[in-house]
Amino acid sequence: MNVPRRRAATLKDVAEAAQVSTATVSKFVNGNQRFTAEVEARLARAVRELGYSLNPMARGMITGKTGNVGVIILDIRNPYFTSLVKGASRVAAGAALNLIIADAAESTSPELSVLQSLFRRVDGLIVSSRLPAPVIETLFQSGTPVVFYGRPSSYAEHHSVGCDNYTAGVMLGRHLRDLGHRKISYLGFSGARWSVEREHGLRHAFEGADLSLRVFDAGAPSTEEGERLASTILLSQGLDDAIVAYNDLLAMGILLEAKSLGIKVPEQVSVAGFDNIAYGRLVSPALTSVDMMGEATGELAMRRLLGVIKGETTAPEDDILQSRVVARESTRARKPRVNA
Amino acid sequence: MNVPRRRAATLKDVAEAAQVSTATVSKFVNGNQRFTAEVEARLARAVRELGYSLNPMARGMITGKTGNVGVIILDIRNPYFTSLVKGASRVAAGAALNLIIADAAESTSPELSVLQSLFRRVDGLIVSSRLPAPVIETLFQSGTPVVFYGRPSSYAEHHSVGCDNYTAGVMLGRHLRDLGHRKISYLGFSGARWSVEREHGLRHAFEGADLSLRVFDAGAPSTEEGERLASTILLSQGLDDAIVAYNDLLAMGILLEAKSLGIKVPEQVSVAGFDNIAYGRLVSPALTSVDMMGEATGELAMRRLLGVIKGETTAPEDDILQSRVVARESTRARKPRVNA
DNA sequence: TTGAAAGCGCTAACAG
DNA sequence: CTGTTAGCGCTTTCAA
Repeated sequence: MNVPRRRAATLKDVAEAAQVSTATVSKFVNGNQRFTAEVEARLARAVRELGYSLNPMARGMITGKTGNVGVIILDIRNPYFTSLVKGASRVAAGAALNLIIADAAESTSPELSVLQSLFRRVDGLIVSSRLPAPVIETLFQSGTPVVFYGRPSSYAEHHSVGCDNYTAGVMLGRHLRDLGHRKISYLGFSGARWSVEREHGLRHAFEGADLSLRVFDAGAPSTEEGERLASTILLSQGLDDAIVAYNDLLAMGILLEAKSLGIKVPEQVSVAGFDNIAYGRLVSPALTSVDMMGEATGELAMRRLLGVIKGETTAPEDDILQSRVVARESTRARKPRVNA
Repeated sequence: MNVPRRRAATLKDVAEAAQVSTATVSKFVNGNQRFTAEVEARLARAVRELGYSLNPMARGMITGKTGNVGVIILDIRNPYFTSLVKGASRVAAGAALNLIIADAAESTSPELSVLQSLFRRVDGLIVSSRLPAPVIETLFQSGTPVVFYGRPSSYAEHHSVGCDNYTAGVMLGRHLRDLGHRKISYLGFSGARWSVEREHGLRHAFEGADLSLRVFDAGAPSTEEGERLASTILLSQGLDDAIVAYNDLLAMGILLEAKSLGIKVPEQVSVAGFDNIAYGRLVSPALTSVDMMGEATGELAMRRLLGVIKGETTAPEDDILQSRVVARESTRARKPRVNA
């Protein structure tokens, strides 16, 4: 069983062993000041022998800094979020800050103890604008610097970064309309505010055209759930021209189930999603998607956060990243239908 | 710009507002003791009005507990690790602990400041047995409870959980041998100790058969890198019977590049990987892989960690999870070659 | 039922 | 160069 849990050495232990004051040790281990060679030697030896390392909590209490920044994501298994983390991570590393991550697991429970876990253990936080309001309120109270990802955010006092979901919906809608699609199903995820925005955008793109839109709701934005619901969508009321899913994971589930049902994509029905996750390129047919710029979002959000932490007093930005349709094999023009 | 960074309310502020001592407030907010209705009302009011919340660092300094556990992963974009996190997360939640994650980004730099970020901010840590020795030594010094994932680990004093890489290699080797393959390339990743173990297992499975094995080394265990190296492997010295990659990400890169080169998998060459990530089922052809039980590993590792944290004094286990070959479309029997 | 006081391990003036 | 002295915000005996 783990080595006899001996109490870790403290500054005081080191001070005693090296026969100096704790202040001296503190300055030494932090590299804030040089001492006589003789003292430094004693210090170094004591530190080594005791296996001493600073207690960051005690340190943080005084300095008010932790050297960490945090990001709260909604599902670590969703490549959109992992890309976001990568982007944020790169920028944080550049500023010599460590990034720690907490996964809210798509839970929207108001307590959101996940916030608690990072709370005060980081110098700043990047969080989703999808987090429940009371949670965000708590966050504000604490005075922790915060930047939101995901547009739009309704917290005007703070930075937010992300693609506009409505616009993204419009873009994908146009793409499908141009392909001659009119009968469409949207597999949304009502657990995410973003979903309805994408849906509205989709609708908007078809104004003036005789769109027939059926809307379904997924219980989770995952491949498995897409697979589960696909048959309902595919087999009811005749085949759509296209099925749009709230995200690529759902869309890929649909692809999978279509295959097992013997329905050809894109020949019989087009399928598209949002996020443009890397795997979309690997599936077959390759998935058409709207790039929601996960990585760039993470990068910029972190850059903004660093600014806030440094106390820069620029006005809060509402950065809107440009999304774009990435057309691949899963969407194809419909032959005009023979009408009666 | 973020609300004028007002200093967050402290226990003392609440105590003054409610006209009680800090000790009383402490007991109240922790729910450790009841007070007269009148006092509780004042307390509740003060807390609400000041938007007070406990400072977990100050608290942790005294109690020595943080209510958090941590896991260090090597690449948040690799689904093997995210599955591991999911498993660990579920168990942690069951024990009312929050899980925080740090991504080492496949860096093996000895300083590994990522450890620093979680250090003392968690009650226990799940880390890869692939972490550099000096880093692990530091960890031990601190007395933090720790459990390793990934077999085999050479730290007998601590729990470890994972599939045996050598055995997994043997299993995949047997599968390929049974399919009549003899000429094989292994795309390894020398950055991971696990890679060479898998390779050895692979070799072992062909003992007695006239195996011809070429070994390549990837700079990173990613799809892009697999794609990059695929042409070298596919186009040199005639086609192999099979290409085995260190992990599924690399294997998927090979699949992609093979397609663009017009080489048919599995008709002309089989491709297989390790980890059995969920996306392997979605690509085309579906990828044959060895399931390395990421999620189960995370679950069990966390269960072990909770035991250590609770101070259970059972002997350290070296849990070996059973891996298994998941044969899909990307591997197929070779017609016996016409020999001269 | 409530409060006083002594720290947890560290840093930050300020002296010497 | 080195040490003294106050705390940071909280919990925890121990008294009252």
